[in-house]
Amino acid sequence: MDGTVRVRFAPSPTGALHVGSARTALFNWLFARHHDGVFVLRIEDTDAARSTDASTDTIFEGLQWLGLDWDEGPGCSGAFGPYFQSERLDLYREYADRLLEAGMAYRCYCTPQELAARREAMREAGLDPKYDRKCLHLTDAQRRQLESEGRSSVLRFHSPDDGETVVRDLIHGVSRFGNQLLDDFVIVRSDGLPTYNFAVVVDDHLMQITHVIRGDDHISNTPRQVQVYEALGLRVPQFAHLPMIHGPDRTKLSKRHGAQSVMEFAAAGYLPEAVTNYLALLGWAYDDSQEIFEIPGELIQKFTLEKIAKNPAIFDHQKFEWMNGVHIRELDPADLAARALPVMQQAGLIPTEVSDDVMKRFTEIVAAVQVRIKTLNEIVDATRYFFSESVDYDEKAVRKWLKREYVPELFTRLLDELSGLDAFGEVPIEEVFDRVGESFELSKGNIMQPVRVAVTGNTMSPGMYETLALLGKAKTCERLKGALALAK
RNA sequence: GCCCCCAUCGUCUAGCGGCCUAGGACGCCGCCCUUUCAAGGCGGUAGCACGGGUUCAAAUCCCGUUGGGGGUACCA
Repeated sequence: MDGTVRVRFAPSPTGALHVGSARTALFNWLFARHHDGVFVLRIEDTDAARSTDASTDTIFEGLQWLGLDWDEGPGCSGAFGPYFQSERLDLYREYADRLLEAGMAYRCYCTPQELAARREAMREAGLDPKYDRKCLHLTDAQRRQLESEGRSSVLRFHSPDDGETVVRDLIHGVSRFGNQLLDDFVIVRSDGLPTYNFAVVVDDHLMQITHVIRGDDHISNTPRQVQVYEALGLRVPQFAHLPMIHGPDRTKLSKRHGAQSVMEFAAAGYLPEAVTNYLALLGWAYDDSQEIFEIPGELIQKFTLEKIAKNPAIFDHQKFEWMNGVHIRELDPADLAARALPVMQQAGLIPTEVSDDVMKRFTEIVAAVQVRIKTLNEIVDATRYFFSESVDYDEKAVRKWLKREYVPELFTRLLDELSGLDAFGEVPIEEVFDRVGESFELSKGNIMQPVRVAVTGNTMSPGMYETLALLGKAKTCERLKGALALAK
């Protein structure tokens, strides 16, 4: 690679950062970091009607949450700003004028309604519904006439009549597009704002972007952009079009496929490293065995464009959830506890003000359930009984395990032994259970399960001794007593 | 309609002419471990869309068919 790699992520702020765009951002970021290049963030807000500040903010938030930091863009200095297209209008005007003067662009006075009607007529006549160049050869007098009628105009690119436009893509190879198929597209709207296909060329050139990495839904836009580069005499960057991410119905992933925005994943208890790891694997693979990557270092080191697939991928929630579980298990318990704390506080199980002691105890509890949760949010139900005053008894569990004739006697005996313990640790507790088990001639399961239901309300929990030790003597005895009543 | 892209288990993928009796992962199903639930271990299930070529040899190369997707805007 000669020179510094410069890539950009250029979202339009018309909604939250969804997984498709997040994946595009991730691949650009990985490519930049892998090559010690520059990752630029540019906001493509030329569609004034659909762009919102709120969207811009959630895009920033999403990128930050994922850890995709940008070297140039909003909020940080850069030599090629501004990084909002809406603030670069003079630049587009300048390049548009160049094209106009060179005769490679022309004013068009057709109204959207007229265009739609003519397109429809062409379609009915079995023709390609492209612009008919009605305004291409207007004289100055005609233009003045049209303008005096109060007609506004757009600027159209005068695309080549014949020949072909060749697009070279790092992932797809060479594609050829017949020029007669491409029509004279609008580059500047009647309100003076540039359209995507024009602004993107001007900006990528001005920002010295070396590699354009984006979704392959942009593939058919690429020949138009290449034509603009050529008309302006600019160097064409390298293109790499990524395969789409599809929903289960195999169409482009969108809002109607459900909760897919990055921040929704955050709210659902997914880890940013799991999201990036999973997204990295959608359309990219390192080799046939490694799927879990240390984020971000290992991924940066191993990421290359050559390993990107051509075919679209369907987002598989089950695998994603599994992967989140893997990353949760790899976390240091203290780290996990810190990340899960807000969730617990929101559930009202841990107060807003937390002392070191509470945090220490929470960390111990988290360590006990870490291996059995797949999302941060599951910690709430998995640890609820440690924090709440009363136990939420599962009816089925009570019926199966507490309504046994030996239970009252068993609990009474256990209560007696456990309350006599000085140190309420796992080892002494186990000794108690061993002793009691022997004298009652019951299997471990037949002792443990009733106790488990008594103290947790359910049949699932970490190891019994560990659970009781964590719960403490007072609460254990209190709940055993309470369950005694239920056992009758 | 037209243009473009794509095509390996249900899903994500490895494979870039012989190493393929097609490998891994998720899911699913068994078994093991076990005080429950997980985690873990072991095993199983399931795939090269189809038809022609090229070649001594094709999942891999070429052509076609079919299927899917994307685009076809004064959206990006």
